[in-house]
Amino acid sequence: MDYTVKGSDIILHQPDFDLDETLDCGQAFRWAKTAPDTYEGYYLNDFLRISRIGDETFLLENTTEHDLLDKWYNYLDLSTDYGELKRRFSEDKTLARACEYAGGIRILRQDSWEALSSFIISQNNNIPRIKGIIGRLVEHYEGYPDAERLREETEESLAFLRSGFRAKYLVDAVHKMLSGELDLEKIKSLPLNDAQKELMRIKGVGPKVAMCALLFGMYRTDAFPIDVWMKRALERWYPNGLPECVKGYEGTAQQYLFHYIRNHPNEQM
DNA sequence: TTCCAGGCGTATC
DNA sequence: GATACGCATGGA
Repeated sequence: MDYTVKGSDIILHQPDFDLDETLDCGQAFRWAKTAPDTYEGYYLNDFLRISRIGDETFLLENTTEHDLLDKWYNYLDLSTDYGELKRRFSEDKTLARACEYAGGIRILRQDSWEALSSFIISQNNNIPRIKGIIGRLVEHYEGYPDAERLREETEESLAFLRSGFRAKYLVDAVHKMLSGELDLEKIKSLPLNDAQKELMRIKGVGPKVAMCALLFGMYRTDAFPIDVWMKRALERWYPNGLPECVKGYEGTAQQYLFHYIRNHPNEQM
């Protein structure tokens, strides 16, 4: 990692990193673009303002070296060589185009409970409204609430979220977390299909939400969420399955494909 | 007004 | 196991 400390800020040099493509691509819902090339958001309840200030150069304001090494290095997945991953993926013609189109995508290492609960809220919903619901959630609890803080909530008491039928799913997830029926730390290291099956014990968690929780909240890069967009991508480009070159990183490849097809809804091949 | 959104539970075959 | 339908809400 290439960085310098400058007063109370950090200057980070980082290739293969685009703020829009990473922070505003539907994998995390608590980042806001507050100025051109500037985002503000949170990992759990730790705030960060990050700006692109030059070619592959970023400013992390009010950030200590300790914050960087202890939190943001991990959250922004700075230990992964995305250049190398993109070279591997580019053996496949479609993925080559997708990586070319949005080469600055990274998979964030989000908190597992936040990712799980966020993607419960995401089902049959659109990204602006997901952000709205999660915005009301963090405002109400003055930060992202863990399961313990949601212990007493019911479908009715969560009406202020205006999350519709998803409120009861959230309540069920909280109960299964608190009772110990679900242990995200254990699930993290299970074989993919077993991990998915465990998460699907929660009402409202199906195959897709479970995969999103695994990919975005537990850094399981082998998890491959299939939503309406990926269904189209698979039918169009991979009717016989994914190429060998994505093995172990199906989820990372998925993120490039997701971004690409959403912005090229009519392109064939 | 109708359609749709990073799906899933339920009923039915 | 596959398929059809309803579901809360709000933006286009």
